[in-house]
Amino acid sequence: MKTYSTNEIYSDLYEQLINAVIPAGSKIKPVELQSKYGCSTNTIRDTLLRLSKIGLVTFQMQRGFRARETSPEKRSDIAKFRVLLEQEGAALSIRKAGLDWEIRLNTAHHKLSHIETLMTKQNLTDEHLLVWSSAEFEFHDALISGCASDILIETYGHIYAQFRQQFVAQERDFGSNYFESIIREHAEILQAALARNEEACKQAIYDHMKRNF
Amino acid sequence: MKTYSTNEIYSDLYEQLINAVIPAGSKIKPVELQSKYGCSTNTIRDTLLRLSKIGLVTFQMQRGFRARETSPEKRSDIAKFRVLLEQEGAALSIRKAGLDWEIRLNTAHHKLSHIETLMTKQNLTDEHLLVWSSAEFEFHDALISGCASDILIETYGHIYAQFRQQFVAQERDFGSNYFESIIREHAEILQAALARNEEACKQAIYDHMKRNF
DNA sequence: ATATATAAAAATGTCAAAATTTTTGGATGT
DNA sequence: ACATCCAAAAATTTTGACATTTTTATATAT
Repeated sequence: MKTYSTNEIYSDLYEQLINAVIPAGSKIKPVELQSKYGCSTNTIRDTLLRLSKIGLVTFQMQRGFRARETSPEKRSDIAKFRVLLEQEGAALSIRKAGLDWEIRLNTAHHKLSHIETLMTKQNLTDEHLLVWSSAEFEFHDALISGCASDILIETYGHIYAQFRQQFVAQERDFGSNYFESIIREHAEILQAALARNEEACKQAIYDHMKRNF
Repeated sequence: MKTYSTNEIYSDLYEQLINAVIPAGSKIKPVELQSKYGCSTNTIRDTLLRLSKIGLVTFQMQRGFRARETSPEKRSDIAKFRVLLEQEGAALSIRKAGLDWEIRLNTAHHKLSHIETLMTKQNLTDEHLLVWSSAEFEFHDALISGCASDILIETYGHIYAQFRQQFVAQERDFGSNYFESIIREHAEILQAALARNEEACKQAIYDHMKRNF
């Protein structure tokens, strides 16, 4: 039987929350996870407190932990907030960042579009989705990475994680043209960013997200 | 000797961090706080993990806790990010909120300006600053409270706390006209908000914060 | 039937000790 | 002087037991 280090417990729970294996809103009881991870309840508690920093887990004194709740309103809220942060991060990057940033962004986009192209052709496994999800984050993260605001980047990371958590259960129905749209949208964002066109880039970010409002 | 409940430990540490009694960047060792609060190191650890959610405390595996670091760049960063969130929250409130919001905002401003007027006339104790700080938060919080975005309000709360933490040590020198300026700026914000003038309100928020960039 | 009270069970929080890891300070060699 | 290695000390993490609080299930009364 596999044994888990504390960091592995963290990563494993992170992944389960991001992918709604632990469904949004559900109670998380340290005692129940104890046997799976082979550690004390306290270690689980510790890990859950750390996850609550990102916002994937909510915590209330004497009431324990839950996977953050979801609802149509919350999803819309988080999507709009994500747009706000990403537009600002992208605009600042366009204004301030140099060649390094362009290269990072280009690289991230290249990886992402490679995976996305595959996904239009093959039928999707959970493994594919995991890889895609992480590549998608890296692209959006690269986009804002030139903004020179640590706090914006840090906050965006949390919001992105919550976004995935809230939408992943929703999006089990990837229509055949779903990834084709996404590919186009990512290309639009990339193009506007590299052209240093702030307004076009903001618009492209908005267009990419508006289906989730 | 006073005994502390866990919530009191949390509040006490929160206050010490906000007021830089625990200086930004300094190490926080559970063992040293244990005797003061009369509890186990584990309870302190637990509390510090909860404070790291807000961002007042940073945590690294095997490296323990620190009060979040500060530097001119970080202060500028947090101030600018605060402007972004507050402008968005205020603009949304102006667009969407109703009479309730206006009343909340007015009430909060009334309290705040009462305290601020006192502070131009008396010499300042730490007690005054504590009361002021909390009233100032309530005003800014009221300003964005009509935005209908829980995640924005939650995030703003964290950023405001970090802002205080980073600037309080800096601002020990309240010039005699410091509060006179602040009073004017808060009045500007209030006025523009109640006039439902988005652009003026955004400008007033910017003007209020620009000394911190 | 609904509501309230109570007892049992479950979950959560706290603790002190043990295990692990990092940091510190000195000795050694280059 | 400077770096490297080692051992001791300190700090951090994990554990399992125990205390407290909340939840659940059952019984009683309105």
